Amino acid sequence: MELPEAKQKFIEAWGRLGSEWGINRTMAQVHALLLVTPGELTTEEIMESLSISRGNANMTLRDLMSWGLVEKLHKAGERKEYFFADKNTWNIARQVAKERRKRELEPVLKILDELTKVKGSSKDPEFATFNKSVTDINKMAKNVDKTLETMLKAEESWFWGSIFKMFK
Amino acid sequence: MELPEAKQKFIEAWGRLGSEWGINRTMAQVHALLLVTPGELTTEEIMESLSISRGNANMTLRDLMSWGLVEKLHKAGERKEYFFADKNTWNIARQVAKERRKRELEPVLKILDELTKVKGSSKDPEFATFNKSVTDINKMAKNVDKTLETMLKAEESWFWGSIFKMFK
DNA sequence: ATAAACTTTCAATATATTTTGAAAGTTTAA
DNA sequence: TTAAACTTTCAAAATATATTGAAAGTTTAT
Repeated sequence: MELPEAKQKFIEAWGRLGSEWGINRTMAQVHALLLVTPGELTTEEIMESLSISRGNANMTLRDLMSWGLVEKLHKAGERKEYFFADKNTWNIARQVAKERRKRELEPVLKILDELTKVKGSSKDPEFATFNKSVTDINKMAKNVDKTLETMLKAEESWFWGSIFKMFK
Repeated sequence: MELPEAKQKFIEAWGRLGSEWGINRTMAQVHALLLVTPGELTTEEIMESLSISRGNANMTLRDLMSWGLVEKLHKAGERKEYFFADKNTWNIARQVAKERRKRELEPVLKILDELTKVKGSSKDPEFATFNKSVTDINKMAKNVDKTLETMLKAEESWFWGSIFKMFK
């Protein structure tokens, strides 16, 4: 397989994975494009390369920046903005984990905490079933949350090293 | 907060979380409803309870069964099918991990493996950047895959115990 | 065989999400 | 200032996804 075709496949694969994980396809594709590009790209070049409109490119780049996955750069004496992706895979994983935790896990934890406080008689099967499910899910969600928190602070080699030691 | 309102909130929260994680809202809501229901429910009762159509209820229940989250039951002398959810949270997490691994992670791993085989000169920055990103992501994806595999076989208390021991 | 009781299918419809592109806004150099 | 070079916005259009509901299919008891 030649490089241009391989890049194309990578962009497609990353786009598909993204859309299965709540990040939209274009956003994941722009990210993928920047990941396989040595230097920086302008909005114009991204539009061209992925055949997307100016508005779409602009919004997508802003989203990627708000996720902390892409940064922009001003070159002295130039007016254009140049975009590049952080290419450190561990940083990417941490950044995604951080954002999803904040945007998705935390609001649910807040609701679950409230719901575990609902009172009722343990004789009532309706209440007992509700309470058990909510309490159990809340515990698991808190475990996930703590694990993510640790991951966010961790160094990659230490993290995987510990995981694999643990799993022998 | 009273029980019916709490149930409603739980169904909404689970629905929202589901739709952020690639499971559609209705599917997550039917699952949530079954999680807080002591016994089993018929299609009719689910339609009624969530105000959804017969077709939607039927398809959603089939999906939930294909994910291994819901089972059906025939009562002797009755023609209706009764549905219930496995209420063991650890089983739910494992089942979801198993399905997503199969449906999403594995196809991507297959492509990444191919892409790491693409040859080129390390003098060429285009190739070098492509190769590094693909290789790094492939390694991380494989680490995630191995971790999931271990999780699938593990007992809950052992799993979290080990995780928290590891994180001191 | 028949029909009642149920489940499944799927084309049409509704809803939600993404994308476009032209106009408005901003910045910079002269 | 002005105007060129760029970025941002957002209503309208396109696309993708989910839902409906009626018709077709299936199963079971008689």
